[in-house]
Amino acid sequence: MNPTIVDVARVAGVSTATVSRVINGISRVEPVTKKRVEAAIEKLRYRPNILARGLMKSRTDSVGILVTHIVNPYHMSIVHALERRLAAHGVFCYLCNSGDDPEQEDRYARELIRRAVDSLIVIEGAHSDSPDAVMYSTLAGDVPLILVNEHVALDIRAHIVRCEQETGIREAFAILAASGRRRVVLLNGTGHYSFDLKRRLLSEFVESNGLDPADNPVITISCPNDTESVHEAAGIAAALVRGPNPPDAIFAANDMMAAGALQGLLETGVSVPDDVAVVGVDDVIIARITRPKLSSVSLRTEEIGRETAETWVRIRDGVLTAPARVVVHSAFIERETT
Amino acid sequence: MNPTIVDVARVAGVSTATVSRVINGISRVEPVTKKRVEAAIEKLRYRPNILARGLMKSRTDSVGILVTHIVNPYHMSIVHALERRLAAHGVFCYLCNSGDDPEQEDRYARELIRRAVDSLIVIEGAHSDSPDAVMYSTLAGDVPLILVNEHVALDIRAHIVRCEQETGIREAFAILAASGRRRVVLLNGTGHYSFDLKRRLLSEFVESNGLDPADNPVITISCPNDTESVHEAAGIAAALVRGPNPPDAIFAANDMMAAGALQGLLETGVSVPDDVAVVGVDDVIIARITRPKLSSVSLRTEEIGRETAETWVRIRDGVLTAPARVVVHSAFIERETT
DNA sequence: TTGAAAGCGCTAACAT
DNA sequence: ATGTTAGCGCTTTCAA
Repeated sequence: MNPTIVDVARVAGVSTATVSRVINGISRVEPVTKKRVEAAIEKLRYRPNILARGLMKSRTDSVGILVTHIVNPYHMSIVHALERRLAAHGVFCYLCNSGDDPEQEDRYARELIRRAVDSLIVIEGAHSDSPDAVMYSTLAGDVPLILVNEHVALDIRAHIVRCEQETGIREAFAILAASGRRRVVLLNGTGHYSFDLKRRLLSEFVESNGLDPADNPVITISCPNDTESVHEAAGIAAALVRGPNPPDAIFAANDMMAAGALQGLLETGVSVPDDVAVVGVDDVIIARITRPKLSSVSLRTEEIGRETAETWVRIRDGVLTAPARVVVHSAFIERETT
Repeated sequence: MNPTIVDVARVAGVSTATVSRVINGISRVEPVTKKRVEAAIEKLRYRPNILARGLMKSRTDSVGILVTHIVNPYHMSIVHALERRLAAHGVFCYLCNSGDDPEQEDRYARELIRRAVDSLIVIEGAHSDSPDAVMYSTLAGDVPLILVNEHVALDIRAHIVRCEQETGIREAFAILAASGRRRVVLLNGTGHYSFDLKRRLLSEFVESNGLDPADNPVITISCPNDTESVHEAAGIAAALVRGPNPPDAIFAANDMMAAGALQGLLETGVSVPDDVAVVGVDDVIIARITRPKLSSVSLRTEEIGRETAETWVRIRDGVLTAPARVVVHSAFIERETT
């Protein structure tokens, strides 16, 4: 059995209250007794029981981070950047993976709160597209809640840190337009705000450049975040380029599909970017591993992580009068496929 | 304030003990009262306080998973496979990231234990190479400890699940030998067991094929797990192939370096695998994104995850009489670079 | 400055 | 079948 505060008190010849005071550095305690207590702690290798402490203080110096996809390099980059900073504040980070299942996310969120995390950070949650986001609303009632890269109604009580994608995507389209591309295929996913956005920005590109919508179709891939999408994108790209109306650019909604498309194109012998340009989104490590290297829209994981950590600090310090609304700007990173 | 068990008892007109019985499904309770209690729970939206419960039972139905590199796709694949299975058992998985810092790992491990995780799983921990692994020994005294992919002395009390790399690497070398490669450069890292192993197996390959050690050098890269290693490997590969004694194969200690080497080779115009073969280790998504696709040694994340989960079940069920020693076998996955 | 004692919310004997 | 009660290990008044 682990030693308890009672053991320490006995060994030090003081009361448990005094031991508690020493541990928490609260209120004065005679240097001599303090030494004795510290010696006893050392001797018994005593560690306070967090559960008991949490029960009393209902504070545990920990945050829960809820993520939808633990193998998604984009998400994990954000977590990485965030966690490093939080750890520097002595915070304990619990990471949980919902696997993009809203129900699981719900369960994990409540569970984390029940385990008395002091705040909850949700990264691109599975609920992010529900218009009312009622779940997040109720959550925000129980605990400070930071939503990262969500697109919920702004009247929600939660704090929001997000990277807008418009800027970077528009930059990408501008580059495509400047290099004379007039037949851009969008390899897209479905069911999330960001996919709708890409579709919209493609339309905008088509209209403002006076292009034919029929030359600029959207192709939807079933599981755009699965590794299988690499294959699927490759097949689609190859088919397109051999088809009757070959594109001169492929805009993929993420780097994985872009990498797949690139593979498919090169295998059919077309030249990238001379014949066909390729653009991805996310700017993860994948973009630097293909050949030629992928031009991609950076969604600024480092900044997102930093801003989220800073928001957490502001919440902790109580200097926030209203829910935070932080927006980080995306940017197009041009490499070798445009 | 959240409702407590007392509130529920009051509303249902029963004692707290009865409420507790209903919640835990332990011992009989009259269906009628049970209904009343459930109604009260529903009405108050009551959730038991995990801290208080954990304090009593010193069990929390949770496991801590400690990982060294949250952005490492290989590690995260293991976690993914593991967590899915654990979650199916109703276990709550806390994931923590040590960032490959032994001190941080130590702190996190103790912290998790103090938060009463029921068991601790360490994936390729930062202490994995210390010969005595004294930290793991003391940890194992406090909590069931499963070490994944560690290479510590086998008399330790912890349970061990690991993937041996010899099989797959030897297969890879055999393929290289069969295709007549006689000048293999090893792109290696340093400071971990697995790097030593690769060096040793290269020597074995050189000797058993009667090759010249000078033609089969080892080049050590400083941060083999960093994304920067892609660039570094590319530069080295390009330099090698332009040098006085160009290799006919590059064996990289992981896929990231292999991808980099591949880039470097192709940029200098050599043909892969005709002029130079490339082999990676880990078989992560990267291996399927390069062109040509990377031949790589699979370290069986799926099996590792499954075996680890099963070991956990055995520990929980108390059917383990001695520390578990599970070994999963690696395999060479031949793709297009050999 | 220190100690005694009352909880925090829950479970588990022990009674009834 | 249900209630009473004594803790789990800690913090925090309130006294001394």
